[in-house]
Amino acid sequence: MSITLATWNINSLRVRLEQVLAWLQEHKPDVLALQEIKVTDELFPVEVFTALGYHVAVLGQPTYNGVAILSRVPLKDVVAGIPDYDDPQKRVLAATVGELRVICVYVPNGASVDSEKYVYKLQWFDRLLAYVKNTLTAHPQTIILGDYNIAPEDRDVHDPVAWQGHALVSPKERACFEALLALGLSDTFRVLAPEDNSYTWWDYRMNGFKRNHGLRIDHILATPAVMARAERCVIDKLPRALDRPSDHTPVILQLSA
DNA sequence: ATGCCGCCCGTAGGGCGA
Repeated sequence: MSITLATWNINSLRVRLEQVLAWLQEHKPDVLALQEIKVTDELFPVEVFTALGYHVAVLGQPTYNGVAILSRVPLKDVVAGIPDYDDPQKRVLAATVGELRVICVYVPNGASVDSEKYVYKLQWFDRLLAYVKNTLTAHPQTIILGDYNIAPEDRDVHDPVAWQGHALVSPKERACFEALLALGLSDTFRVLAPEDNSYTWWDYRMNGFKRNHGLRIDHILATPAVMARAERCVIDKLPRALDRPSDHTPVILQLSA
């Protein structure tokens, strides 16, 4: 018996609903964290997930952002957003699943390094860091999964030279990611599947997927207590090859029970 | 590269993503 958790930026739940349902039925994860659902709480189709045996926590928003957590067991102590941070952008959702504290994150994109959005990204990440630090003191078994919009190293980038100077790979963003790891978290893919040039996102434009022009920006981070149970972390590239795909593809972590 | 593609809202085309 094992526990499987996954993360997937689906870039619109309404457009990708059938793909998500099919993926759930095939992989039967215990937990699926979704980002960029781009739907309000009211329009989130809770019932179709309930019918598949999933409990749902949603933090929705019209048009942009929005996150959700699906779980086979009831979600407890749900916390929407980062406490004491009045951010109109809905990017963080936490819940307890069995013994695991799960935080679903959709880190801001950052646009370009000279933009206001980049400033927001760095400030936002400081808030996330403080929140995670607090969470870890109370929950030794914590998993933080989602779209971090940061490629941690050059080996996570198809063309590091072309990306130099852009958001998602800048030294300041990479320092943010390192600061998370410095809290004691592990990048589960790097530890369990350390092959280079493995990506979770490919640009829609210029045949990015066919040419494997990708970035590894979706991550599952885990505390030492979780790592002791971690058996496997894989990127499932298949959904990216479907018709009308998300530009991201799922990352899956398997734990021993 | 002010480009490419796709989604949202809303019904044209700009905002946004990465």
